[in-house]
Amino acid sequence: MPSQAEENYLKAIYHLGKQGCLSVNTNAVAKKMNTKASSVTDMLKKLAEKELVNYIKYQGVCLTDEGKRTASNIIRKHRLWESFLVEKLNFSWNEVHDVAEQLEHIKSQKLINELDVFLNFPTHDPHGDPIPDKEGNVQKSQKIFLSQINPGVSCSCAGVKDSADNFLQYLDKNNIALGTNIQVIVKEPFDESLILKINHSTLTISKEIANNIYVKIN
Amino acid sequence: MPSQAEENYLKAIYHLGKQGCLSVNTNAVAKKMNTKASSVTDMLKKLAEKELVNYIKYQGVCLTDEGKRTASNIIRKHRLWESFLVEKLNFSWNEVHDVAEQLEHIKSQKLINELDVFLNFPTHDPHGDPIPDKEGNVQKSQKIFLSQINPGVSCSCAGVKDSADNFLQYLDKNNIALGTNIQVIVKEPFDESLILKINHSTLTISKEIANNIYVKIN
DNA sequence: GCCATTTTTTAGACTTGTCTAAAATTATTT
DNA sequence: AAATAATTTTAGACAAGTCTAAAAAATGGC
Ligand SMILES: [Mn+2]
Ligand SMILES: [Mn+2]
Ligand SMILES: [Mn+2]
Ligand SMILES: [Mn+2]
Repeated sequence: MPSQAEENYLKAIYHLGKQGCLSVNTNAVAKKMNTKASSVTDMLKKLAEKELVNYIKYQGVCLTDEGKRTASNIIRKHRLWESFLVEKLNFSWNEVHDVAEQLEHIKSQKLINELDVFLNFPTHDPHGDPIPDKEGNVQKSQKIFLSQINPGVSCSCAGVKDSADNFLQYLDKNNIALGTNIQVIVKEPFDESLILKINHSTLTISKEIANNIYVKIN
Repeated sequence: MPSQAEENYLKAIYHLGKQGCLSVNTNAVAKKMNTKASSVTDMLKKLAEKELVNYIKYQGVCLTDEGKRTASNIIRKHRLWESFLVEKLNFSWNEVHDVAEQLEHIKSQKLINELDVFLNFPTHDPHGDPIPDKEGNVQKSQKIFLSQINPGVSCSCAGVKDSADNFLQYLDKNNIALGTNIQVIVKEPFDESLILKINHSTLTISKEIANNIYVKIN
């Protein structure tokens, strides 16, 4: 059974390696994990030993099927716990990450199955990210950014790209939550800033903000 | 902030040291923690360094006020999580301990406060043990064993002394749960075994069993 | 009060996960 | 195609938590 540290590394490699095999490099993992490259190398050797990753010296690393299964199971737990915190314990979406980061490592199959039942089989976490199923399958949704929406079109918030605390707080402050209806009124050609209509009030946002919000066209 | 290992030691010392100060000896801790005495000595030195215990070489150990606060907070978390698992996630009382043993170490004040609210401020866990309040105060209940009840008297199950898995399963099998009504019909003088009436059916139990069940006289 | 037994501590070793500094390898310039 | 720069790995160290084996202290019997 993988240790907490191993699980965190697997998750980091999973998130970094959306492309193909042998694509994730040591420095990228070190940056994501807030450790040094030398620590990453040590861990990669251990994970390779356990056949959770394919690792070739100097070439990069990727998850094996077993590693992928393990990683997506941790992500499943992380997102189910985030959902629990928001749905049942009055957490807001910018408060859940650190706690879920701990809860995802609790070892109990029954616990996570029953949590899933208790939450009525949610498909997405509070940030709009899909919750992998028991087999590790993740629902692939083609994500559109708010920045890609043309003036006059109405859409609703389907998630965020970067769920950094201060970004989520910005959204809260401006009454944008998961599912909130957004209409693009004007797209300024000069800086690509947008004027939106949200709940009968208008809001101007920068290109950077619009590039961090996923939407679904109504 | 104490590590997971430190928290487990503090809890063990707390449970062993119901008497007075300097009463808990190294071997007792080692036995409870399933470690060797030498490991305990090492840890006691570290905990003493952090002023969580008073420790005198060869004399024994006890918790400081700060240590007591920390320990009872972990026990509070343990018992709240056990309650959650039984109340909300369909765990039975013999399945909760190992999971709560992990969950008790999650660091988040908001989490435990909200869990308390969500469960509607429970006072006892699924085994009948009192849940310490935020300040660490534990409701002291004078515990009576079923073995102390005289024939003809009616009482209800208020908890168990040893919540070992196979003991709890024995109780489940015989339809004894927290709150179950129990009437003592006969107390056999020879071996102190009891004949009970539970839900209109009779059950004979040994002295050992009766010594593990706490009851409240109706 | 002394000897034997038990309890407790020390000494030294090991694993996991981390670090710094130096060496090796790969990538990029010119 | 070298030389330089960047990335990655190795070497050696450290803290936490554990162990075994040996030494030290306390306890109990007589
Ligand atoms: Mn984590
Ligand atoms: Mn999330
Ligand atoms: Mn524990
Ligand atoms: Mn309990």
